[in-house]
Amino acid sequence: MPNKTPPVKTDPRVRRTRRLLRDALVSLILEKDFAAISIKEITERADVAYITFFRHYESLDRLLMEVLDEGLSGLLIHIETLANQFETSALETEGRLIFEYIEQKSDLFRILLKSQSVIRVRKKVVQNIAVIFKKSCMPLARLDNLVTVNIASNHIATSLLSLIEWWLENNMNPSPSEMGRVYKSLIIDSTVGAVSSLSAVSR
Amino acid sequence: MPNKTPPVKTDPRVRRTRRLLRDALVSLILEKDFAAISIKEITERADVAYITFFRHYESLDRLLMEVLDEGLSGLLIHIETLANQFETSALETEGRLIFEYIEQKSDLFRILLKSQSVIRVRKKVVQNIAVIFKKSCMPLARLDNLVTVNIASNHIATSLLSLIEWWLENNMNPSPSEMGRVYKSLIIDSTVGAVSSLSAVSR
DNA sequence: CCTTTTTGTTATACTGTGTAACAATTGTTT
DNA sequence: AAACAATTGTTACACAGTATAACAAAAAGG
Repeated sequence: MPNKTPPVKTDPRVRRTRRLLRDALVSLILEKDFAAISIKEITERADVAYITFFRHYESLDRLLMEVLDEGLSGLLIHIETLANQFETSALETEGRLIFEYIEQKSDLFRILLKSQSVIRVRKKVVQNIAVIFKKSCMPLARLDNLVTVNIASNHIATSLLSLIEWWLENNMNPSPSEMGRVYKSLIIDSTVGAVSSLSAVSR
Repeated sequence: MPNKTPPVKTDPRVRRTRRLLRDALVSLILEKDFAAISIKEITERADVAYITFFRHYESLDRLLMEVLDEGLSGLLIHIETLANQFETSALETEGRLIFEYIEQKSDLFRILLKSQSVIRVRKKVVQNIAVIFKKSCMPLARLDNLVTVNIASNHIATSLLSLIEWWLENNMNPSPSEMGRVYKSLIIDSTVGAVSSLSAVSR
């Protein structure tokens, strides 16, 4: 049986080059608009030959994806444990943890915001989050309200992302614990209530 | 008193050229990805000299903005009348009207979706919608929950846009009247409930 | 009909993407 | 350590798209 991340060690030169390119992109995004960043600029900052970029990534988007995947995996773990909680108290705690996590890695999330010139990235993030919540919504689902579940999970995912964006744009101003409360009330409780009321009508 | 637009009649050639360019962009967006559209392509389809584009728009984004502003003004009117409703029955009717309006002009809204490679456009749309709702939320506002009002109006605006996007991606599948119900329950009622519960805590 | 404005034509500079050939360097194996 | 393999650097080039300039042609308005 072949392993998933197999015994084939990647060349240290390759790891080094890719890391240099990722770091260069990150530092550039923190300085200027993503749309204004060129491949040439990245390779120059990374101290790497121009052509080397194309030997590792087929486009600038791919590099951005790699950077974001790396950084978002931590957040998704938080969201996942949160989605599996049903106790009220635990929900508030987990909501707070999300915003504390973002606070710690705020640079990374500013990148996520800025790089959203590329909408595909946003859509991918939304889908990842929506899938997580859909799983934990499924128990409530009956045949006749599958659409409702789809709408609800999409609604939660997009709302959470929008709330995070709003928070970052407001310099992370209400504290994480307050944002945790807002999250629970405005997004989770609201959606759960709406879903049951919508189901009640179609019953 | 000088009027806003009227007495200075714009040259018919200018009106014609701008209309040709707008139409060309629309027809191209319906065919392919916005990011893959060049100015040269637009001018060729519009049967207009390449340089003429720059005599009217400083960038491709500006042209896109003009196209969307024109098309979205109708939707914003619907949303505005909706935001000023407080009767439950009227709210459902107005919610339905939104989605019926979108159904009628679905081509235009597919453009809005596709052209969101440019996130600035989306942000502008969100802000416009948020301002509308903020006005009608203000009566409920006290000093201590101004933040809550900001969050709430932003939440309503982004949620509505996300719901519209979801609906278009699902081929406008639940009927407009059902979407109107969903809108009322999932977005309006939920948010109102959440705001009052959040205010109650901080009281 | 004459003047003004807009548009078309042609040429040019510039930036960024993407590829190719070959040399130089670094990693791996025996 | 030597031989081999893989990666990276250098240089050159083709190509597409943006943006501007100068001048001729056409259309609008008094």
